[in-house]
Amino acid sequence: MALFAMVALDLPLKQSFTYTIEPAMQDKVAVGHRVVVPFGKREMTGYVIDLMDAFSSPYELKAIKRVIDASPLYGKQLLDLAAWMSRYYLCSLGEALSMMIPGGRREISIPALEVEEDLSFAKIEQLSDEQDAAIKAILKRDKPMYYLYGVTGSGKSEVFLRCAEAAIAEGKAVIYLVPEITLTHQLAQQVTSRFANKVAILHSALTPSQRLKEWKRIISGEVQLAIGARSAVFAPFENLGLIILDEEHENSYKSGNTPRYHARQVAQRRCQQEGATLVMGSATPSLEAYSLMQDGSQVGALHLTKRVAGGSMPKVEVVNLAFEKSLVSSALKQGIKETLDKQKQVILFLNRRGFSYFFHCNSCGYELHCPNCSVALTYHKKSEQMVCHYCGYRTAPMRVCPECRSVDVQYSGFGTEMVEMEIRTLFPKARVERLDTDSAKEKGHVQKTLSDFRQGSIDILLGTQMVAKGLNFPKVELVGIVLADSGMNIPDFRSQERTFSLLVQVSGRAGRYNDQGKVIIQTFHPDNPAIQYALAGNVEGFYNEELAVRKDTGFPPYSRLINLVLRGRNQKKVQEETEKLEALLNSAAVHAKAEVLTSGECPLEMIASNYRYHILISAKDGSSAHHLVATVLASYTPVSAVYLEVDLDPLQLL
DNA sequence: AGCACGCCGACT
DNA sequence: GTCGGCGTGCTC
Repeated sequence: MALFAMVALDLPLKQSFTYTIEPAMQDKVAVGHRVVVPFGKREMTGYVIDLMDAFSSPYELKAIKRVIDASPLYGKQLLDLAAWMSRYYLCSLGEALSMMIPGGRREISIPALEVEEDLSFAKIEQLSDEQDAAIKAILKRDKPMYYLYGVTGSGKSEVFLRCAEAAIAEGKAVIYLVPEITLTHQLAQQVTSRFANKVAILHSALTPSQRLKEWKRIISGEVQLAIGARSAVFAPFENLGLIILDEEHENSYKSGNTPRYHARQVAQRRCQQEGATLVMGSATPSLEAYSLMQDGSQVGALHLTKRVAGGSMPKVEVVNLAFEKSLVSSALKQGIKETLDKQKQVILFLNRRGFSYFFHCNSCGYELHCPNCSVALTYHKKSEQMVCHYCGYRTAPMRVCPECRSVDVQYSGFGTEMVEMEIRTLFPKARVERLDTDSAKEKGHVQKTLSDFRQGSIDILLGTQMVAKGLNFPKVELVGIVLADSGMNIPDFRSQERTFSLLVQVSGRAGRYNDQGKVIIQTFHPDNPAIQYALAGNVEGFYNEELAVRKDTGFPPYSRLINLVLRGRNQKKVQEETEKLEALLNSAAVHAKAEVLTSGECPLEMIASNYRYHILISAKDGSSAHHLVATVLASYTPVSAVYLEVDLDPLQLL
């Protein structure tokens, strides 16, 4: 029967607020409830984080208006987790709490692809030796984390599901995390059929109220397994035994808005806090995960090397575009023709348009890279300079290619529209359809295009990465990667890793149903390590080389980055505020092991008429970078109309 | 993040 | 003379 409640609000404020509880309400308010409170001139939803019998304040307290939930929405575990998130991601407690619950805040969810997969997911009676060994190792639980590291089709899902069954049999709960697009009907059905009605499916297509209903089913103990994308990591189980994180390398596990949490980090923390096991899996781990596996003290690496259902890997061919006149090389042209003649289908990947302001030579494919960071330089119109956004290196732009002396240079990526036109001209009789983020905005278009393609009324599908993930089309024999380099041009130290991952994932897809599968990779850089290692199928080789590069350039996993983004309508104010914050960081950094790498305009200097500046902080070890930023931000609030966003372990600096 | 209060420019 | 710009500060 407490008289006062401490309430956290979904605002970027460091404090929480205390309210009185009217006598009639006192038996209805508990920690973990949502409440409606008066706040200034408005009403807000708040989260009760503490109850007190006595509270003295210099001002008059207001009373809680009403209580939303009949029973607490947050248990002890989630409240602890939110407190950790607030400390770790440097956001307010209220922001962390509202991020956890479905519909707590508007989350921009991608319209779900409800594509039927042809994967015959029938329960496999006979496990391979590798699968068997992996399951045994995980169930032993002598490590806090395990990593199932194996090619597409090596039977990872079966291992995941068996471990889930084992955990549930012990009376523990399981969270199964998948990337946004992978949560297809098929996987949901598969899981449902296996675990009957013990499953909550947190599908992005659900409305907030439907999600909340599933959430409450979890709280009530009705279900033992929750499957869903990123935010399902907050599923409110109190007896968690296992978290599965499939396709660990996927960037969609990182939230795009404050708090910019990474589901892998949160899962790690939750497992540690609640004594649960974390099992991750991918054919192409993130470099962070790979280096943890090599270290071996935290993560048990479990290799799955063989394809369970057989099926050979496709033939991979690399075409050097430097010797070609068009973006559709003669090898690709020939390949498409042969495939169409056989009444089979073609997928062409037009890697996302990429970043628009990088230097590119159209003759030899030369690109300007930072000598310190080996990251692509970006062109800045205002200062007429090429800039590295990691270390601040600057150099003059050039009109002539330094490599081949050609004057055919430009400061933008290839027009992907060009490819579509050319394909239509070359194959006038083929039915060509394009699928990308632009066309996906029309409702139902994605689904219709994919089902048309599946039914065979489309011959050539042009698509971005959204087609690469999780989809299998039996009649596809040729997969063409039109320009493998376009991912490498992005001014980002992770671009090699992404390119490699895409190439391996795509190759894994192509040969799944027949032995005729073929992949054509077009590139200006046939010697590029990502391409060479992918071609050779040498995953370890790539990782070891890339790790050496990261060590050399001082990037993660050999350092920790924190990006502070300031934005606002008034450019002068944003700039001044950036300089002020940088000065604070620099003076605090004198005694710290962390440092400000660079500061200035963001690569994308304006979004939605907001000017954007950033400060990039780095340190060899994670805690000193975090400590520096946490210390400075504890006593710093930007002037109003300037907004600060903390991006811990940024995936890209745009 | 909102929302109000407050102090300087062009308008019925 | 007022209407309204956004700069500054507060919200239990």
